[in-house]
Amino acid sequence: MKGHQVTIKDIAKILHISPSTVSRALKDHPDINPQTKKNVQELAKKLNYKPNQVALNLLQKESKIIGVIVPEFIHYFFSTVISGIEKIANESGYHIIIAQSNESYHKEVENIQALLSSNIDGFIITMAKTTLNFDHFKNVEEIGVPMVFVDRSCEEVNADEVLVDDFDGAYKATKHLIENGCKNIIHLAGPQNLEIGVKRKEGFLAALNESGIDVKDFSVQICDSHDHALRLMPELFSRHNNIDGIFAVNDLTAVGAMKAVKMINKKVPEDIAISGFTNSFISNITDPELTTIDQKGFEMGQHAARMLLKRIKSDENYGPVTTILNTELVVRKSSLRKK
Amino acid sequence: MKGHQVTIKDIAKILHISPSTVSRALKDHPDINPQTKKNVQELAKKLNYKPNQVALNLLQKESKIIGVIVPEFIHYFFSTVISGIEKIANESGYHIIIAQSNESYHKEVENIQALLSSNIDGFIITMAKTTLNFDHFKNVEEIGVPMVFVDRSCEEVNADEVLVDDFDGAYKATKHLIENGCKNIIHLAGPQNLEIGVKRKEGFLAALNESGIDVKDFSVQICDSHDHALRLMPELFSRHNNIDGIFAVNDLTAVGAMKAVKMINKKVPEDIAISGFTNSFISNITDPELTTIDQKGFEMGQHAARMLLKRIKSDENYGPVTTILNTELVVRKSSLRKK
DNA sequence: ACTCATTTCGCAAACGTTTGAAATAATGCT
DNA sequence: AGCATTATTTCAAACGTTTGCGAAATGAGT
Repeated sequence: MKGHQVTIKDIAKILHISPSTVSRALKDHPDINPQTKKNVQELAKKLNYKPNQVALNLLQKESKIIGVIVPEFIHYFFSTVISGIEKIANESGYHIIIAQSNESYHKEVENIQALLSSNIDGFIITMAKTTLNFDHFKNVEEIGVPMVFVDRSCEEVNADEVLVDDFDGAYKATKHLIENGCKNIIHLAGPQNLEIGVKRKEGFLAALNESGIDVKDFSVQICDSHDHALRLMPELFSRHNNIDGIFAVNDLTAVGAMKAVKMINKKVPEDIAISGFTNSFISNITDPELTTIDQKGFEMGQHAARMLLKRIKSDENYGPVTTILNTELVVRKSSLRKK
Repeated sequence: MKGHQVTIKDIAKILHISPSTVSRALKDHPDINPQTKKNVQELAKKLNYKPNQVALNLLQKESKIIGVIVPEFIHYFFSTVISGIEKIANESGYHIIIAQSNESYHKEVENIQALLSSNIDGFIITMAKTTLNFDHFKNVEEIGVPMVFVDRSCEEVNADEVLVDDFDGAYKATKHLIENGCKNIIHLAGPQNLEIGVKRKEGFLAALNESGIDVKDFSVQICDSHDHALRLMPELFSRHNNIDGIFAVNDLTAVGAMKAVKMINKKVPEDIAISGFTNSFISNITDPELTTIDQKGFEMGQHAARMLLKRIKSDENYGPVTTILNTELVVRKSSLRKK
């Protein structure tokens, strides 16, 4: 049922000239008679001619489309990353095609294959958690399509990366809790097979050590979801009633912990101060509002897009670049005690 | 710097046969000698041949890509819509290319133009709030590219639509508050130039009328953001201290109202019961958790994708279809009183 | 041996665009 | 008038794939 976008051939036929003349006239080629140029350009405007990107793509091997593969864009963090990518991409006339892996290795492979055959100009990828084999990325590398990894590093592949300084973020959050008088802080940590889980834990421990606070056997709890925190914390509080600070690996877990604190009738931040990590949307919603570490999703996206575009436009083959962005401590009420 | 995806020509050259034979061999055409078929298919697999979608697109005017234009995909609701679209699209071998309008008419027009020249197979669109001229949509209609509008209706254009029953949703939420003993409910309403603003207000009023509760001059307040609620409510409470229920046009506004209630030391839901609208992510986060109306974003996306695919595949030109999905009342603690 | 049918394959055009090279037309110069 | 320039336009190939049609080769039937 599709109609018909106006083509160069249409214009050529109407003006009784050849397609090549029309093509050149449209791009102001000096070889073309000014009068012909005028005719062509006017008619093109009148008919609302738009060059067919697909034909251009086939000819020039350039689609002006970049493929973005993320685990799940429902997560606020990934939405912000994608927003950042889209902004920069659009500024350079690129569009983005988005696919989710749902953290599944197989879906990730499928997506890569499908987008490759659509002549994508490049990829921006956050790997799925379950990805342990990297052949699909190596394949992309061989074909020569540029790639940038975001948030999760892939050391097996020679590609650009944009990461965030997890260690330092965790360090800053913990330090902040200490400065607000916390002496007995626990860390709700992410899974230790993921880099972010490890790095954030290490930042936490480093801050404790630096302040001479000794680490107890229960100082680090593996717990990285809202519900898990709701289950874990009451029991933890009953065993250790002098906990006065919580640093959670992400905002959602912090929210769960906050609810648990209220359940035992203690006050945030007076009795127990809390910090999350991400600075997601919900940190403004909680009561009290949540202190957290801004993970700079939007900036990460922007950076990734810039790196990719640079790579796409360059024909020199410089080595892979890794950018590490700084996090920022965002202080809100959940950690602020009058001193 | 791009390398080279394997093409039909490559295979043809290696086997010393013509591209057309390769093409036919790959699709099991009866004209081809079984032995040749076998050779071709084996080599194709070995070289990891994938048909070039761009060439197919140019030839068949089918890109297997659908364009999605939403105001801002950072919003949870739109993320869920997009997720629903992606799921159905992928199942049929389609991919989605996403653009945001940021609620700007001009960006919307730009996006439509750009995606049109990429030979998109169809559009799924949520209009920007600022869109008052519909020529860009009419242009799409003329060219014959199918379109489905989601959440916000566009009456000026003959296109399929997926909407949600805002009136009924608002009615159900209000009714629920009444059943929980609220006698003096106010509605924080959306802007009255938007259909959802009007419909939800009307649903609210209908429920009051049906229960014989009289509507006061302050029963409806135009207020549709978290911050606005935080500013408005304290003042409203000081003038009317017997308010015992709040129905907000969206979850975020409900959260603002909830905070305000706490500020005047009243309890949710005992003193004031609250319902939002959307069932966004945050409704599980608030304390107490927020009763709300599920707006079925994921289902809307799925429906929209199915309608679009049907339209794309059909060559019969049936009239525009409007699907109205039912909302669902999700009861949580913010409205539940022991009876 | 000749015709006819069958099997198997290649040619060429098409999708819309760009671009080097060739062709044509128009002008200037002697 | 003849030739060389210059200005303007067209041709043809290319990108990767599909597909109608024709061609070549084989085999069977007479």
